[in-house]
Amino acid sequence: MGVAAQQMLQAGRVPIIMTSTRIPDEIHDRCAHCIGREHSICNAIDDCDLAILASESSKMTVPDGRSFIEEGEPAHDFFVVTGGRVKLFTLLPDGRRQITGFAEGGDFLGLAASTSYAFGAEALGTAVLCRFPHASMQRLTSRFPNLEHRLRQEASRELTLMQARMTLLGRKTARERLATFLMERARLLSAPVPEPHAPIELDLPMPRTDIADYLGLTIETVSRVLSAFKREGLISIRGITHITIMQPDRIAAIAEGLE
Amino acid sequence: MGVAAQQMLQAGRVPIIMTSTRIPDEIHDRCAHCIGREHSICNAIDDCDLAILASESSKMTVPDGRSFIEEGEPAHDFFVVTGGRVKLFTLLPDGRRQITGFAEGGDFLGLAASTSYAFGAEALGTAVLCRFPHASMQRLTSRFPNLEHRLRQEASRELTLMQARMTLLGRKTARERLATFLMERARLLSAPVPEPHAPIELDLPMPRTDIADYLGLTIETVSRVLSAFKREGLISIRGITHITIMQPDRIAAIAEGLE
DNA sequence: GCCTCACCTTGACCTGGATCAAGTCTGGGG
DNA sequence: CCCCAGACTTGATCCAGGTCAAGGTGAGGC
Repeated sequence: MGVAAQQMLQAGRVPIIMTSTRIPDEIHDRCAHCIGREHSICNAIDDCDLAILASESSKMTVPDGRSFIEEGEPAHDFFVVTGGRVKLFTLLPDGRRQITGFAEGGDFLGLAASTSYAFGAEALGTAVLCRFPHASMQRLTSRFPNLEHRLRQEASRELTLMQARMTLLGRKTARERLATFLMERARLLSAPVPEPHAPIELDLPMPRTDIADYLGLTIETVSRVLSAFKREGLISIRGITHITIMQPDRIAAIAEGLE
Repeated sequence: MGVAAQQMLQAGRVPIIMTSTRIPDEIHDRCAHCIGREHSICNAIDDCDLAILASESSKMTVPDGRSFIEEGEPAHDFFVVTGGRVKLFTLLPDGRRQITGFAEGGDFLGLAASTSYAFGAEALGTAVLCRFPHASMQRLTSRFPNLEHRLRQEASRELTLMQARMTLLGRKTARERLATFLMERARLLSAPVPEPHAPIELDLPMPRTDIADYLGLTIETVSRVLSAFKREGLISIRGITHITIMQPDRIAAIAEGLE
């Protein structure tokens, strides 16, 4: 292990592995087979221009728990999550935390920033990111005007989600929050109506603390409400992360405050 | 009064006055002297092209309490608030309401929508709006590519604000919420540091109910906390709407959870 | 296999803010 | 000038969810 890496470990910091690809073919492939190509802003660019896209970006691997965006720091980069998961949050001076979102494969990060980031971000498990410096993004948008439109779309999508989350945080009960959370997770797996009443298997990759900070609750309340749902036969819990929604229609009703 | 207008009143609906300007000079003037020209997305367009901007938009006057965007309805228009004030909100089926923001002169509305609006909007006092149908906006952005960038900026600004609001709703106490709200209002009047300790006079144009629904509290709690602030000499209240922040530094500290 | 530590669950109790119920103030109309 | 309605304030009480304090559990290391 190199001296620099040792020093970082001693300082309690794990190094971020930065891969800089140089060979054009490899560059093209990196973007061609990336999940961002399917779902994220990268689909605003034609196949033939992928090399340009790749040359303006770099791949990063972030180890579990490592933070890679500090709230309030000058915002230099955008990111696309290409593997693993990430949590986004804001902090109050005394340490209270609000998780403002979880991001995974294909999600775009960095729009909520003017000159400095309005949020912090940290890997939830090992995460792989694609980084776009602001200057690169500017070159890309001026070359591919369509990309700017795509960025706006992404921002609109995010705004729509936040609108719903504000209602959750401001007006829903603990039961309603957990039910909403479970349905949100369920919607991530299967896009359209799967089967109206079929059980939905979920894997919650985040610890209870994170769920609590996401829903504006305490870890105890999250635990209690999940136990109550289980007792009522609405969900079943096997292992900490593995939850099955047994009665999706009823959970959905609770989420909307109808029960 | 015309028959149509009478029918609308009988149905409990007040007609929205729609002004369609036809004379080119007048059109140019409408945009040239508009507050949106200074602060909103309209400043992405050069003086010489203002007639185009005006021809793609129309002025609307909305009377107090009248709603002009229904949550969940198909999204056909963007709006710029050019006069008065507006409140944005989402509803739960049982009537619980979360006000997601107040908008005033220069603010842009409609980004939080994909095919349908993610929020409702209603005039707070008489409001004047400039309406841009989506098709018009599309023509404008393809003619003035800079405008698309401006829209993204606007979305980013909005996202940054929402980030802070989620922390407020998820993690702050009632005192902290009210203090944050007061500082937010103060920041609207004077951009930079006015005087560190000078009192700040505010005029709150919205009823307590709206403040409560904005902060995720009840009207009684809003009232009690404001009374407590007054008792502690942090603010003074004259009339319902007129509040003076006597100790801005302490209110600011409370807002951040430091007191 | 079993130890251990980190994470989760459960229980007992407390409290901030909601709810319920009177007052009180204000401004517009007669 | 007084009356009235709507909006705000204040007080009494309640309760959802927070806090504090033990237990349980299961995945990785020895």
